[in-house]
Amino acid sequence: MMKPDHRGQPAVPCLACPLRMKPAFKDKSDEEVRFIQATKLEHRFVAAGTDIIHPGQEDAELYTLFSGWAFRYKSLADGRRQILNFLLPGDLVGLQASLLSASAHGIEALTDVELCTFPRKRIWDLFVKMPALAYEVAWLGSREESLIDENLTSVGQRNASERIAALLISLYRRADALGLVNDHSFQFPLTQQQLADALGLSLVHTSKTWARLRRAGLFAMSGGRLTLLNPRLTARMASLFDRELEPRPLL
Amino acid sequence: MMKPDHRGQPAVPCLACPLRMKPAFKDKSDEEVRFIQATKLEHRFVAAGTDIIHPGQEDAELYTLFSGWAFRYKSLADGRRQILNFLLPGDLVGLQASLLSASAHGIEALTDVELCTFPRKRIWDLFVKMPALAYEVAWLGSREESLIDENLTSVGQRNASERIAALLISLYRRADALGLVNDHSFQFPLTQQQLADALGLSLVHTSKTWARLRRAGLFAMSGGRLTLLNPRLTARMASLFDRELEPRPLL
DNA sequence: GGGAGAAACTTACTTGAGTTATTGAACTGC
DNA sequence: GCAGTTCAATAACTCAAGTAAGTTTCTCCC
Repeated sequence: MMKPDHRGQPAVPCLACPLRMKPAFKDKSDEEVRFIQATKLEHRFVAAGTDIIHPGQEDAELYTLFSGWAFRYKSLADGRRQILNFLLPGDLVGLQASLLSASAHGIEALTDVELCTFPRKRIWDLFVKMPALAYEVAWLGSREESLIDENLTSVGQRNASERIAALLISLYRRADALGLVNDHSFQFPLTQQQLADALGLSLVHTSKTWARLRRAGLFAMSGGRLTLLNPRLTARMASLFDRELEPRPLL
Repeated sequence: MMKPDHRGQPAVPCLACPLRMKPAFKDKSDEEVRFIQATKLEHRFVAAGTDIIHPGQEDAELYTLFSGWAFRYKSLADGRRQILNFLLPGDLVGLQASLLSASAHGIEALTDVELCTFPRKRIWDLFVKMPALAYEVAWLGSREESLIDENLTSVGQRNASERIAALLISLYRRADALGLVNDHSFQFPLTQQQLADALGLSLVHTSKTWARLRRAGLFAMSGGRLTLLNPRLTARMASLFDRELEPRPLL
């Protein structure tokens, strides 16, 4: 099912990182970027559907997602699964897993994925030598927590339509900040089962509600791309206030 | 409605902090504790039912909860509210709020509460001068995220009884680690409305399910104390695996 | 000790969401 | 070119959870 397409390609030098140019990310001093570049290992490729970090794994590395999508998830003994949040390019992957002794969750590649590896052994080094970067790691951790807070609020308080609206607008905004949105449309690689697992709804109810909102003209899908036809309305449906996404650090 | 009972009392010196003795917390070098003590301001008292940090607040300080319980919450425009997690003594209060530019959530005192204040202006100082403490701040942030992951999994995947069981066992274990459990019983200050907001259920359904589990002998309440009559069974009901709580840093 | 408010608890009823099962379309591999 | 998968869509039925509208029980304050 999987074909990592550039396996073995040499790592992109961080100073010339195409992600870093995007407006989603804060500027960094050359010294900091050089430190990052010196610390990182070669890129790692993971095929769609494969775990990047296994539940319970004890030696998880810290990554930055270079390309593709991933998600963090937690499973119950009987197979029920909750998708906790989605990871897009530039997001840290495995911060919690690399700080705590064992990962309480799994992280799976949603699409084929390319990762920059920041070895967990050197995280401590970063705290000692580069306090500004360490601060940004903590900042990124807090930002991730705030995304999960929003998801928890969705699943706990919003009904099926509102949950879908909230998820769509949140992914739309994040993709937009990365320059992945063209004419209100962006690559949308989720299956309905993954949607259901993220929304805390059954597959059937997700499918029904999804189809209803699509027919109502909220969005359209074709060729794996989703077009949000009315972002303002979508945000209103989710009773989600516009908060501007401020630029974030890229490690 | 509220009477902060020791207002004005001089701060307990951190080196003699009664919390620090508990097995829940890791040992720290004297140097680190002295740094903490030098940085902290006097204690702040907040009465039950009052916000410690307001939603949207931009200058939130960082605290350690010295005594009492609190919770983080997020509200929707129409008044629906999700309680994100509960805070017990020794937990950091307001890490996310003090790192990000504005707090995306509120934090409310559940009981009368006493807080040690770590001024947000000096967080940066801590990253520069005390990398070990900075690392522990990041660690505590990840630990909080992992608690929220668990709550999100509960609300998204478990039914009403399982959610109550999961909440009970989690609070029970945390209280136990702090030495607050006596003979399977501990102070339990939540109203049913707060329970409902945390579980993502309606007040009525919470009340019905709560009463059913109580009648079934899972727990008993009297005088504001809750007795977990069968912790093992409770954990099994929630299909929650026993993970030992490892000692955590206290700041 | 009695009145006012909260909080806890019930009852009766409705509905949103879950379950089970079928079908069809799109893609895979042999 | 057919068999095997995976994913999306829909129908029929059940049930967990929500809503509305109480009553009871505390607590605390005058």
